[in-house]
Amino acid sequence: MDGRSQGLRGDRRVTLTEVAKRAGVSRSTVSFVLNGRTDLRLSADTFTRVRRAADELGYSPNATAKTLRTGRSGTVALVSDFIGTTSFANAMVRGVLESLHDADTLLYTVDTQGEPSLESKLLRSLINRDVDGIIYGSMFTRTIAVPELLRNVPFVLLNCVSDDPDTAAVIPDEVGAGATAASALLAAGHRDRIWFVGIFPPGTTGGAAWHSWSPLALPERLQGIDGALAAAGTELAGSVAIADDWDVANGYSSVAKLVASGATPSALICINDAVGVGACLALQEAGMRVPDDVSVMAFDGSPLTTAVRPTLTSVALPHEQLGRLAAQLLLDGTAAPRVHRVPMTLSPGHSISAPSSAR
Amino acid sequence: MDGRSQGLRGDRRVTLTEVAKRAGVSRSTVSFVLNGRTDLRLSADTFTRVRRAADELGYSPNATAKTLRTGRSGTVALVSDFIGTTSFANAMVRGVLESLHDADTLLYTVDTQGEPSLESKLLRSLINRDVDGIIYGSMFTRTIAVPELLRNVPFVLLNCVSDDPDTAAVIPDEVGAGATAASALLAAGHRDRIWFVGIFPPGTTGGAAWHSWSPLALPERLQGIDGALAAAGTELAGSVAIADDWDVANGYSSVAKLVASGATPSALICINDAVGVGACLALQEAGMRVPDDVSVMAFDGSPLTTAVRPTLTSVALPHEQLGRLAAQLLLDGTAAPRVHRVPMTLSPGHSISAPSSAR
DNA sequence: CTGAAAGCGCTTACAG
DNA sequence: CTGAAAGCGCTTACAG
Repeated sequence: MDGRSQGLRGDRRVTLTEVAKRAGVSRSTVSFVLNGRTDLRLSADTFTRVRRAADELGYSPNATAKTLRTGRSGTVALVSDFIGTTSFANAMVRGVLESLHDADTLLYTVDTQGEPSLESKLLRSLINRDVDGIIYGSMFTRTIAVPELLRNVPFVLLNCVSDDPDTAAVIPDEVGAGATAASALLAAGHRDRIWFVGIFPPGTTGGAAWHSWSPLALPERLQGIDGALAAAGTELAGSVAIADDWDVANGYSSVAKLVASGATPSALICINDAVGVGACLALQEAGMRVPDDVSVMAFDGSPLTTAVRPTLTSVALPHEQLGRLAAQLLLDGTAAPRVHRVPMTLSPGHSISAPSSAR
Repeated sequence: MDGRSQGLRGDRRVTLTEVAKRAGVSRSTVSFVLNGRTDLRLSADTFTRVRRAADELGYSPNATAKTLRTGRSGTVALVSDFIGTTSFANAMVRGVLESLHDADTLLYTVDTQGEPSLESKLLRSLINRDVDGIIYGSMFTRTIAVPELLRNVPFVLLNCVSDDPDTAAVIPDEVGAGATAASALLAAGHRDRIWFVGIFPPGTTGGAAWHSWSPLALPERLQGIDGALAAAGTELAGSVAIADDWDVANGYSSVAKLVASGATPSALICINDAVGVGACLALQEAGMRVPDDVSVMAFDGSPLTTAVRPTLTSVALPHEQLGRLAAQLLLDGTAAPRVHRVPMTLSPGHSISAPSSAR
């Protein structure tokens, strides 16, 4: 007695041998027919006999045996720090699943919590299971070092890039997003009193644990903003630092402080939606109307944008497209080994209008 | 030439046969040593020789071959309509992963979009891959019919229940949640002007597509609320219907209408956080302060609770615990075939206080 | 046009 | 105390 029966329940599984027996042909023939190999010309009669037998028995080939034989498993894995388990970012999973669906491929979801030892163990486990490829991702857009084990298998980076130029990677066009945000404000008539909310406190990239990951969103969005403003012959009036975390509470307190200091911004560009929501709440509590007195622009396009009145205008992260493209590149196998940038588009809300001075 | 090399890259994978050769023993012996079978007494010398050979070669057993032989794959699947790809609810994935981590088990994530034909295809595909079990879940807490294919494999229901009493299922204690919400308001001194926001429009369980799924949250939370109020000798002053969807915009418009109608609630219990946020916005826009004039209580404990001032008090869905428990029950194999209810706990915010009349 | 045989990399009774 | 052999369920050259 070996444990084989444990995975099953009720009826024994139908095997290729049984189909062959029922159809009165060899196992080879059944395999050829069921895999649609037309290069071998089988008689039409044999063909239909085999198909019928398979149907009648409800035969479905065992994928484990197939994998052992062919080396291909029809599975890929999404390995990341937290993508699979985090709100909102996990829209990337949706995109991945969409692409895989058409390719009849199953997905392992693996979150490593950013722990290298756990990551190694899980990568090894996946490779031992003959995954056809791995999508290696990060919740924050950042630069990562490609784990050695990953090189045993085809892979694509998702929402992160590596130093190695010969690596396929898919990330949002954060620079373009910054330009989009600034351009929208310029188009509305803003120019001289545009502030940015969300730089790291002076002298630190540290502070909160995740700061040490150096999210690319901050420098690249700023770069895009600076570029667009410079092209219009202007620049940011100032920047507000946020310590700890880009959340509602910190957005609120930072902007409350800004307003209390006597600053009179015509528009705020906030590093993300949570900070943008906090900014709106602080402005409104200080008696300033959004957008009549101050316009507010944010990034991410998360559900938080609908949680304020007026709703928040935001440049949306293309999570789903990122996932979809990464999976496509992996499946194609012919992915250009370069960084693929996915555009971020404006998600319209009601927090932007002409500056009050222009009214 | 057969396709075997395709899944690999660079070095060929080390096999058990090579370890045996290097250690100068048979493959059986290597297998026994590496699987720590102490019932067979091997000489200490053999033992260390094998271990050393395996280490030196960096041997890691091929899981596919192991699965084919033993019938156990060390994998389970989370099959649901949308859990893997939806914000917030996907905290269930986190819980599942936590439990699996300790058991050295990998997770397939599969979303069926609620399409039965896709579901069948995917279930079959998983069973063909010899998954050790399936967690079958739903994004909304509801009653489902167990798919026939699921019965080929051990399974546990997650966030849903079936008619079949002999089924292990894990769902939130929604009735208790209703009681918790009502009790918190009673404790704060509310009694006669407590309203509920979020019933279906009269005469429908339809309307929005998802209404036809009959989420258990509504009737069970109401049951808990009614019970707690009745025990205190009172009852709801009224209920407000919400059509389409339980979102911010609908919460806002429904409560705006309620207030405009001249109703003077002392507290609102909202079916979820989004509706609760909309309620707060509508109250504040009508010049009523939260919680000084009206207390607001919600359900879910989502990130939206932090997006309003004051922050929202909510009875939180225990997504992570649900996932963790479901996976544990599946792994144990000895899961009691019954419905396991996980308590929902109060997630404190600042939207509750004593009623204005009591001040 | 079709079958017999080898082999993927393991585990596990069975012999000695 | 350890090895030789069978077998999990497939695919695929190789013969005929």
